[in-house]
Amino acid sequence: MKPTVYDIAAEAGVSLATVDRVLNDRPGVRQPTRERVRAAIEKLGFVRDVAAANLAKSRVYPLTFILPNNDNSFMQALRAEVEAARLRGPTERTAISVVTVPAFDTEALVSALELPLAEKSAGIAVVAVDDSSVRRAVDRLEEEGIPVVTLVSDLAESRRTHFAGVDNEAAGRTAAGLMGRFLYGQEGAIAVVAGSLKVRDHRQRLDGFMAGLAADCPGLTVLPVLEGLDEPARVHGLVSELLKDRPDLLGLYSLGAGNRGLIRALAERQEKTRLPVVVHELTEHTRAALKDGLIDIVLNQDAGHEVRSAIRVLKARADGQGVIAAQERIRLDIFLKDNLP
Amino acid sequence: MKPTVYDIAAEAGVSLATVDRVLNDRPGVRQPTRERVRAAIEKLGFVRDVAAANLAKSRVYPLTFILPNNDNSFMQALRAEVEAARLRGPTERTAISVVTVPAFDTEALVSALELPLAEKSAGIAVVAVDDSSVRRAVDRLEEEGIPVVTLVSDLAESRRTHFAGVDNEAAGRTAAGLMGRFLYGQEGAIAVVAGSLKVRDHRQRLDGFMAGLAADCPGLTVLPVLEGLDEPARVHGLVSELLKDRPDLLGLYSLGAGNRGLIRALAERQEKTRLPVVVHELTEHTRAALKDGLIDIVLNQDAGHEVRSAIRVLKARADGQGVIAAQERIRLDIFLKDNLP
DNA sequence: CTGTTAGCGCGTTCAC
DNA sequence: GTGAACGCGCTAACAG
Repeated sequence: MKPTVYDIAAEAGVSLATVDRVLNDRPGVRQPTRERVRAAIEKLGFVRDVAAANLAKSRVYPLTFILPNNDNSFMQALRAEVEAARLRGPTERTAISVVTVPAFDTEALVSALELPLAEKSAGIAVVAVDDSSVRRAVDRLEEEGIPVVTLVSDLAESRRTHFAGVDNEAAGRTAAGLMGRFLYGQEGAIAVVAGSLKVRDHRQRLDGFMAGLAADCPGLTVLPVLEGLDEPARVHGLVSELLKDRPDLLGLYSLGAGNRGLIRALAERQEKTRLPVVVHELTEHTRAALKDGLIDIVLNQDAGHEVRSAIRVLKARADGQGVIAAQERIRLDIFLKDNLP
Repeated sequence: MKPTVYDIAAEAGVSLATVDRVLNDRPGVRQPTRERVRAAIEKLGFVRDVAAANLAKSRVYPLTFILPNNDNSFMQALRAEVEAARLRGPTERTAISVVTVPAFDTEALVSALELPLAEKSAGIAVVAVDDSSVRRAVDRLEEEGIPVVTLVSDLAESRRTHFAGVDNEAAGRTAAGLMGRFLYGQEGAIAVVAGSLKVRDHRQRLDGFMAGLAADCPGLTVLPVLEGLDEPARVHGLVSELLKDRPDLLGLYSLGAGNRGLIRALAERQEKTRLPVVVHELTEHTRAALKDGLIDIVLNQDAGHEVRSAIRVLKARADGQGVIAAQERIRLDIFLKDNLP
C-alpha cells in the first residue's frame, strides 16, 4: 500500500497536523521535529496525492492568459484554443481569464502584467513583446512567486518559468535546409517575406534562414526582405510586384502571416516554371494552397499544444511539481500536402 | 459554486446513494426516479469530479502493455517509455504491467491477449501483428468491455478503441513528396529498403511511397525492394552491393529499422555525387548521420507521446470519459539536421 | 428499491 | 509547538 500522511505521522510519532506543516513548509514546527518527519517521509517513500490535496483545498488554479488582439488566423486559432481550455476549466480545476491587449503595444502589455491584476492568479501565460519594460514586469512577477510562461513569443534573458513555443531560429534554418535541397546545385535569388523585423520571432526565423543558407547553399542569395506587416493586401502587392520584376526567382520563404495575399499572388502568376515556396502556420488558406500545389511546405506550431502545455506547466509550478520535459517541448511541425492532419 | 451530488440529491428529492446509482448506471433505481435525477443533473449542469470519485474508490487503473521483444533502437525506446510511465504509476493512479512476447509471433500474442490474463486489466495497449487471430482476440476483449489500444502498429477492421501511432501510408507519401522535390526534374531510379513486407507498417509505408511517387514524380522509378529484416548487418550488405551496382542511383528510402548498417554503407561509399536519403526513426545513429550529412531526412514517431497517449485514452475509456482528439493524434515528425530536438 | 453512514488522502480551523 | 476533528466530492457497504 502507498504510504499516507497517517503512516508518516505514526512513523515520526507526531500528529497529522505536524506532518502537514512540514509538507507545506509552514512555520510552527521545531527543527528536530521537522527532521523526524522528513526522515519518515524519506524512509517510507511517501509521495503526496495531489488530487486529494486539491480536493481538500477545493483548489482551483486561477490562470491568466494575456493575448494580443491580432486578427490573423494564427492568433485567432490561439484565442480559440485558450477559450476551449477555459471551457474545460471545471474538469481541470482551472479558472482561466483572458486579457486582450493591443498588438505590439508594450505599455498596454506592461500594465496588464501589473501586480494588482496578477496577484489573483496562480500563474500567467503571455504572448510576450521582447522589450525591457516587459522583461522587468515579468521578472517582478516571478520574484513575487507568480510563475510566468511565455507563449508563442519568448522574452530573452528574463526569469520566465518556461517558454511554450517553437524554436524560431531552428524553424528558419529548417526552411533553409529544405529550400537548399529543393534547389540543389542551382544558383540565383530567393525572396523572403516577413511581417515585421521588429518582432522577435520573425527576426529569429530570418536569422536562422540566413545562417542555414549561408552554411549549406553557396549558390543561393537572398533579396532584400519584404515586410508585409502580416497584412494580406500588402503582402499581395509586394509579392505580385516581386514576381513580375524577378521572373528568374528561384524560391520564396514567407516567415510571417498574411499568407492569404501571398497565395493570391502565386495563383495569379503567369510563368509556369517551378517555384518552391515555404510558409509558416497552417490555416484554412495555407492548407488549401498546399493541396493545390501553390506552396510546398508549411511550417507550423500547434496552438492547441502550446496552450495545453502552458497550463500544465503553470499548474505544476504552482504547486512545486515537475513536468515531463519531452511532453512540453513544442515541435516544429512540417507539413507537405501528404501529411496534413 | 459548482453543483455537487448533494445539490442533485436535494433537487431531485432523493438520497446520495440514489444519485450515485444513477451516475454510475447501476441497478436498483426505478425508471421514474432515474428520470428525476437525470433532470436534476441536467438542470444544475452537474459535472462529476473524477478526481474525487477516484479518491473515494481508491481507484488505480491496472493497465497492461503487450510489447514485442525486438531489439532495434525504436522498440528499445518504446519499452523505456513504458517503463518510465510505469514508474509514474503512483502519481497517475496507474499500475502498469508489461508483457513481452516474441516478435511477429502471432500465437504468443494471442495467448497474451487471452481473457484470464486481461481480466485483471482496466485496459490493454498492444503492438499488434496484423492477423485475423489477433483481431479476434482483440474484438473479444472489447466485447467484454476491456478497452484495447493498438500501439505503433494497427489492426485493420478490428474493434480496438484507438490507434496510438502514426499514419504510415501518409509517412510513405511524405517521403515520396520530399524525395520528388529533392530530385525535381531528374529521371532515374530510387531504391527502397524495408524490414519485411509482411509487417503491416512497412507495407503501408511502401504503398504510400509508391503512390506518392507515381502521382507526382513521373521521371522516378523504384528498384525492387530490398528486405533487410531490420538487421544492421544484412542491411549493410544489401546497401553496399546496391551502391556498387548502381552508381547512377538517385535516392534512397529506408522505411524499416537496422539503419546502422545503412549508415555504415553510406559512409563507405566512394562516389561523392549527391544521394538524397530518407529514413525512419530517430535514434542515436540516425541522429549522428543526419548531422554528418550522410542522410537528409528522418521521419519519426515519438514513442513517448505514443505511450502517454495510449495511457490517457485507456484511462478515459475506462471511465467513459472523452479525450481531446487533437492531443491524441500522433504526428509524423520530420527531422532535418536543423530541427533536431 | 431507497436512505444512512463511514471513509478515500489530505488541509485547516480550533483548542490544548 | 502540537493535536483532534471536521470537511472537500464522491463511493460503498449496510440498513431499512
